[in-house]
Amino acid sequence: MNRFAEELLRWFDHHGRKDLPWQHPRDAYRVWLSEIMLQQTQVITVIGYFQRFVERLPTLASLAAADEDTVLALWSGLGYYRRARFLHRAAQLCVERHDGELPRDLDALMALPGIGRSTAGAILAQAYGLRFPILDGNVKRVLTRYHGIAGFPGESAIEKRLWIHADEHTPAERTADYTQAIMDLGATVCVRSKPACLICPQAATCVAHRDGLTAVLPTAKPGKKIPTRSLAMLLLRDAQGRVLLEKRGPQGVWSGLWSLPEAADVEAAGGVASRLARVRNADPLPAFTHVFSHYRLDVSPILFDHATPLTAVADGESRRWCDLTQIASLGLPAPVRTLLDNLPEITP
DNA sequence: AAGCCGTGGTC
DNA sequence: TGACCAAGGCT
Repeated sequence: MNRFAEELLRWFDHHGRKDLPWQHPRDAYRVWLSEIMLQQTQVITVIGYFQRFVERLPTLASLAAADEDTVLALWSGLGYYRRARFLHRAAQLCVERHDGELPRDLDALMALPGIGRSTAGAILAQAYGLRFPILDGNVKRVLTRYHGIAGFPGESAIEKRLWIHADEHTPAERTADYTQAIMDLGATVCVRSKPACLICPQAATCVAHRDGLTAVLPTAKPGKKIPTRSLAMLLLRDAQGRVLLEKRGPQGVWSGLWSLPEAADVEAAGGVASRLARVRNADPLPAFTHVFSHYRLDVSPILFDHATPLTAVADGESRRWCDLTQIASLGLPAPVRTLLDNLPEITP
């Protein structure tokens, strides 16, 4: 076994994370689910979502049989909701094509929606013990430092070099432990700012440590400023306290989630509202800003209390009047859920 | 290649 | 407080 892997596994035996919920029990479905949830998301955030998800949908078969609203409700608040829709579709594809199991084959895994090369490698290594490398954010950080590789790791030429190193270091023995170990090293020792080189098992042979480059590697993503958009969110509430929700389409942000009707701005809100219900008064609620990865959204919520539902508007498919109990079982964007959780009482 | 796609924490 | 960041993949 290569020296890098040996040192890493020795360190892992004493300091690695061995009590993560997807490690006990460690089956392919749970490994897969955890890997999807962990894309661009930290362990501490994922744990609660993972536990609720597997309690409700403990097997691949149960996920495949679930309806989309159930899956999105379990994902609600985690973000990147396309992951959940891909996960759901992939489970159904496994039932159709692979006898209800995740395939043990790299190409077959990567053919499933939401599974790229790194996630496929993680599943093969962790669930099946096969020798496949991974290259996630942790591994990129560790390897750019260890080998002293400058340049943004998202750039294809850099990424290609990193894959070669990732493959070279991955041992044929204890591949599952090694895969967990290199992620643990990145997450707990070789962290972005102020890495703990003093306790790092690779410090003796790490180029960045030797040359004092840990502060500048990995090379930061070239910065871009993001645009700002704005809209009004309409809270139509009837006498029973039910709120009108709309299911968003399959494209764009918050795809497939239930959200509030929208208008381009506050001035246009009254006209939109009157087409959805009979409304009496419009009360502006405190505006807020929600920040996405690629734009900033200024939201002006407007409460239309004592709204009267119009027939033929709420069809149950894409528009529903929902009480608080129903809302809890649907997937909502985080800021919309917060808004609904903090609505003022109905005024008589 | 570069933009799209969430959210909460950190400094 | 705003910019940056954290177990990516798809188009």
